[in-house]
Amino acid sequence: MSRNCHDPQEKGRVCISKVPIFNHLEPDQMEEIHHLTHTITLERGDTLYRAGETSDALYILSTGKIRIFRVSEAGKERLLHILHPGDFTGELALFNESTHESFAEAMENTVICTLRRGALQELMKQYPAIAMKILGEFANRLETAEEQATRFVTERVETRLALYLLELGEEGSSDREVILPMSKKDLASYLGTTPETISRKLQYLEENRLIEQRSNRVIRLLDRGGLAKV
Amino acid sequence: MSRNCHDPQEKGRVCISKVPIFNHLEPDQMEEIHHLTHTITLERGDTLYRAGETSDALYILSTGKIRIFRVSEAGKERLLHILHPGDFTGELALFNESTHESFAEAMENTVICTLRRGALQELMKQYPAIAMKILGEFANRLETAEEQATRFVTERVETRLALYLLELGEEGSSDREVILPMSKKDLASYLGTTPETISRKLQYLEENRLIEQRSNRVIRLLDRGGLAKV
DNA sequence: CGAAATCTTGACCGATCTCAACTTACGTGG
DNA sequence: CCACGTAAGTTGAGATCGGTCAAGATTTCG
Repeated sequence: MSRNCHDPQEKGRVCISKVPIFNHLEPDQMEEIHHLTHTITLERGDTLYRAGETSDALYILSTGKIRIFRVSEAGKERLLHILHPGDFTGELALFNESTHESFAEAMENTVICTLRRGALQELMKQYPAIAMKILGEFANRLETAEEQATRFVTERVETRLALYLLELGEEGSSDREVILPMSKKDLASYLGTTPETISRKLQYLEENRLIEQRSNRVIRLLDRGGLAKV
Repeated sequence: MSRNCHDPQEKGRVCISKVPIFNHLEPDQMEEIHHLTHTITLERGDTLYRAGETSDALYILSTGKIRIFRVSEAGKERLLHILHPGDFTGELALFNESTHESFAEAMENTVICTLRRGALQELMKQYPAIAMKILGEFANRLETAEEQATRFVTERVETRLALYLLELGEEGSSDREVILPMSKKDLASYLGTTPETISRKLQYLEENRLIEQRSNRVIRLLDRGGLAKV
């Protein structure tokens, strides 16, 4: 556990205030919500939930990173997304009355706030804006999932990789250097390919002067226009 | 327009009562909602919305079928899903404040009820159960989208096709005969492949005594166990 | 610092896409 | 209601992207 904070409750309070779905509320309302949550801490490699389990809680990430992935009928993994502080998960099992279809695993030491179904429903009744925020978040995820699915079957790995790098580059990092937020193995899984192919395609992009691999996790985008056309 | 009903308003009323997100309401509440809607009719081939357009309405399908599809960066189409009476769409542009990313096109003559953003928000405030229903629906779609994306990159076309047929077969159709709800061209697009490959894979499944193609749109499942193992 | 995981590079193979020609199905209008 | 034309579906041959297996290099983390 972090040296900066011995009290998970404290982390929890920080957590709520950072979550987009709650950040429009007044401080005293946040405090009220905070009292409804429980705090969980996980260590690197721990599992938060696994496919097939039932659940009735929304998990809000306060510190750390969580890998959300699926396992196909054939036993292959696919990384769906990585949660960062302020993100939430568990919503599927929460709203559609069924079991988890994916796995959630801590990538590092992690603090999580949980909010039980009943409590969340009460909150949504009391503050309709919360429901709207969650709907907005769902809409974004749905949008992303459908776009990804479409890219998987319409674009080549090269293109998917280039688009991914461009999207990474959009968020800040003024110097057109992007930092991969995950291992290349995970990146391969996320982009629906293999580490070998990622390695080769990055090399290909580099040979074509579109990028420069500065280190394992750092890539400089040399030609955004060119990347967009790959 | 159908001979059975000259009045689109009438269609609209029918529509509301069939929509899962409203069907827990009392008749007089439905009447109230009905007054908030406008009715649109489309002919086969007409476009309801296209990618890039903004929108502030939820569209609820009363009669007909609507094809929802995306177009990739490279210009290839992918069919996301087909709306049937009672289904709704338009939610992405509605909840995330951005533009449509997909296209909606009537596959036959179609009647649609629209509900404007403001009206929907009022309804959700007044009847929190509506928000919960929409959340449940979103959760299901997200679930489906993520599963599809995963299958695209982890399963072969053969397997995706077999799983699709099995899922079709689950819903009723006692006689283990399934009726394809779309053309094979659309099916190919939906499953992320080409018509040629669909044709060949169906043939392959037939040669292996797993299915029997009775007509263009009708397939008999001969061996569900076998299909599941493809 | 060392073991284990990640990453890279090479060679090979196979699933599926593409292009092309032909056949079949269907909806549109006479 | 039928005929016609366009769209959908089928079949074949060829090309290729990217997955698999294997071995070696490098990084990461305890």
